[in-house]
Amino acid sequence: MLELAVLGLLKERPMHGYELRKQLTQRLGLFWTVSFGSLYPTLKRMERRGAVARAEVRGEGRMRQVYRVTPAGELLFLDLLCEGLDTPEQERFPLRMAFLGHVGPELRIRLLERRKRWLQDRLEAGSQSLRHLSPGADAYATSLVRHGLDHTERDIAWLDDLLATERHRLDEERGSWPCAGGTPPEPPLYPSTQEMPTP
Amino acid sequence: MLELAVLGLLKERPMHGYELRKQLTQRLGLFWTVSFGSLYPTLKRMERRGAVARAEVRGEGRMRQVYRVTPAGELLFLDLLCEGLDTPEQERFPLRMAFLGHVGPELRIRLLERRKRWLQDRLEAGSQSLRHLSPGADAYATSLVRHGLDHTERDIAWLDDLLATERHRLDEERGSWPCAGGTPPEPPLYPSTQEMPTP
DNA sequence: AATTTCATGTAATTCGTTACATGATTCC
DNA sequence: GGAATCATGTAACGAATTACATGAAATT
Repeated sequence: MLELAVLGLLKERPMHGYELRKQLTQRLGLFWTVSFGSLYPTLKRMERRGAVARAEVRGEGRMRQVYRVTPAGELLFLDLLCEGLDTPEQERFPLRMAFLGHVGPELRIRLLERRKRWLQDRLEAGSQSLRHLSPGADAYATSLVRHGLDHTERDIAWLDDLLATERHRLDEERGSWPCAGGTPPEPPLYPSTQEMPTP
Repeated sequence: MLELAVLGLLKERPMHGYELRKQLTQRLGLFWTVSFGSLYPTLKRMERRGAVARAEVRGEGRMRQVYRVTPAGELLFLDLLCEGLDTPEQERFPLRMAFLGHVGPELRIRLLERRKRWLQDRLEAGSQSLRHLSPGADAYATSLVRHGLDHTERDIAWLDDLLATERHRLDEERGSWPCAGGTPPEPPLYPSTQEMPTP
């Protein structure tokens, strides 16, 4: 979880712990916030493992420990991004999504499709339990499940949008680059298909 | 978390561990599932603490450990339900919601309002980071945040619905019963205001 | 001068998971 | 007779949190 986030951010540019957290909050604050108590130990651990490299840098103010991704870290990033796809944990998806720009269109599509399938299963299971639950009984529990299903449907619709755009782009440019290997040939802009309701 | 769930379910009727999990999955499966590896130890711990009482019962098939809530457990339930309201953790709310029928209208309203305020803050923070993020950069991250905000807005609308109904009912019946003490005078049915999209 | 923000870290604890182990009962 | 489900548990581990501790630099 945290490791994936760290690698994803550091891939964009080297950063120190404190900034890392700020960036993370910016992108994933709605879904997740890290505490320093887990961030700093994680950075050290990853340095020991050789996934990131540290450099002591004198910034504007005081000393900072600036980290960057190593080649081994690049591989780890892909591993973590693809890991647990068969049991795609709910909370982990936003993380994958936030760094989807770091991989090629084919992998992106695979990841999005997996997620969609998982949501559909969820929808099925939810409807099931709703039928079993509905007989009069618990109005709050029922409302909760209904609301959850509503969200799930929206998630699926959102993914469909993303997938459509993705596939459309895949047809145009034929510079495919698979799961492993070098850096992306400038990850192209993603035209946001989501409307902003009331800004 | 788990303790609240266990107490909430056992308040309705005594159950054994296995059934407890089934019920839990039914109501909260969309948001959370427990493993036996945590459920059984939790039951034992709660028994030691006196929050639940165990009885060995010969069911249809084999022997079962059937648990029920003690008076101390009733108090604990309320504590846990109200706990951490000032830092209302995202994942915990569905749990509160699922057992909202076990408390009186006043407390219900307070819980729902807290949640709403939290979501509004979240909305604010999200819009903020969206503004800061939007300049061209990361299309996936941006789309993710937008989508998250969309969900948050729906959550708020849902809560408004619930609150409206709740307040309306509070006006009619004046048999109020506060946070502590006895059992509710038959928790009244909640008219589900949520439309079922495609059943 | 005081407060806030920046910046880094450690230790104890919480809360859960996975994997393992066992065995009865029911269904086919 | 074999598989699936029911039913209960333990042990090892994981991933994060909270609380604690420190101190420099910027802001007011």
